[in-house]
Amino acid sequence: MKFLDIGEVSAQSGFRPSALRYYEEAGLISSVSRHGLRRQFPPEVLLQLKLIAMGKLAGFSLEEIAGMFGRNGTPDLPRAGLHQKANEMDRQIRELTALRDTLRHVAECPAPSHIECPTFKRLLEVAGQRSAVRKNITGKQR
Amino acid sequence: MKFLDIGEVSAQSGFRPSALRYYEEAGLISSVSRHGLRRQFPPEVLLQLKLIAMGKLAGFSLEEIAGMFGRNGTPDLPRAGLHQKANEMDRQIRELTALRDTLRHVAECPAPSHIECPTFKRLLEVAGQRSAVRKNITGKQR
DNA sequence: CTGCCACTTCAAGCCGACTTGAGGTCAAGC
DNA sequence: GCTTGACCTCAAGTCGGCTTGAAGTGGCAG
Repeated sequence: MKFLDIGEVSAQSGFRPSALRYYEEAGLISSVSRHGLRRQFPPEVLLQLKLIAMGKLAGFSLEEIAGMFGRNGTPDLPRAGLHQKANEMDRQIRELTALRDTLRHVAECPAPSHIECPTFKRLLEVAGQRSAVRKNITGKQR
Repeated sequence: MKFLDIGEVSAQSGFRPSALRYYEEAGLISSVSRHGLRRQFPPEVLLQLKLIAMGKLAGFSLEEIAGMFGRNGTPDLPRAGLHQKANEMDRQIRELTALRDTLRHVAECPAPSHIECPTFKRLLEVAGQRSAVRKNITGKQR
């Protein structure tokens, strides 16, 4: 079996060795053995790292990512938990879309005051939903 | 004119006073005057804060958010810059969608090995695009 | 006039996510 | 057998984004 040195994993994943060690420490990935001192990573780690990269891009903390895909790379969470995460992401996608549309809008709209503009108001609605949700999230903000 | 004390802004926006001071310091919002020592915020600040909240949720740094919507609340960037941001967000939305679908998939898929599964492969494609992009972002990671 | 209490400033602290640096190990090639 | 270079550990540092705490101020209700 060909295992990977940290350097190869780094080269193929784009994460720095220091980050990979940090992730291992944090339990997001794991090396299977040592060759001398050197960690030996199984090839699957590359897949895991792709998932981690996506999770990060999606704005999840390492802890949350670890919660989604256990150290085995595929999730060990109860289905309900995964569905809940997915639902949260739906909300986030809607928000992101609204913000994107808002950016496009203000880039184009020649209206003197955006506050009058229907597109801007649509944004406000979405933001409004958000502030309701925010209450739930507040504990996290603390 | 009724201006708002920081406490009212806090209550209505969900941001803590300390965060609001921090944002003012950072140039994201601004108070118009003082009543004694107390900052007086114009009501528009609530709109700005909604935009800030969305931007944060979208994973932008405060600096980036400040770049999108100048301290006046509506953007003062060149149109091209806004469009570019919007395009970046498109990419991010696609990724987020892929991750969400992946979560839903693994929650349902009874396949013994996900690596065999077409849905999982679709994810890998998106992640693949990502790693190309990652090169550009790498400077930031440094 | 006196509290009170919501505000103020400023410095320091904290958390997440890494990076950096010093000093050490060790398998492989010459 | 020796060197080399990629790895190792561990502690400390960095950066963004706030929070916390101490000490002070000042408008307004009683």
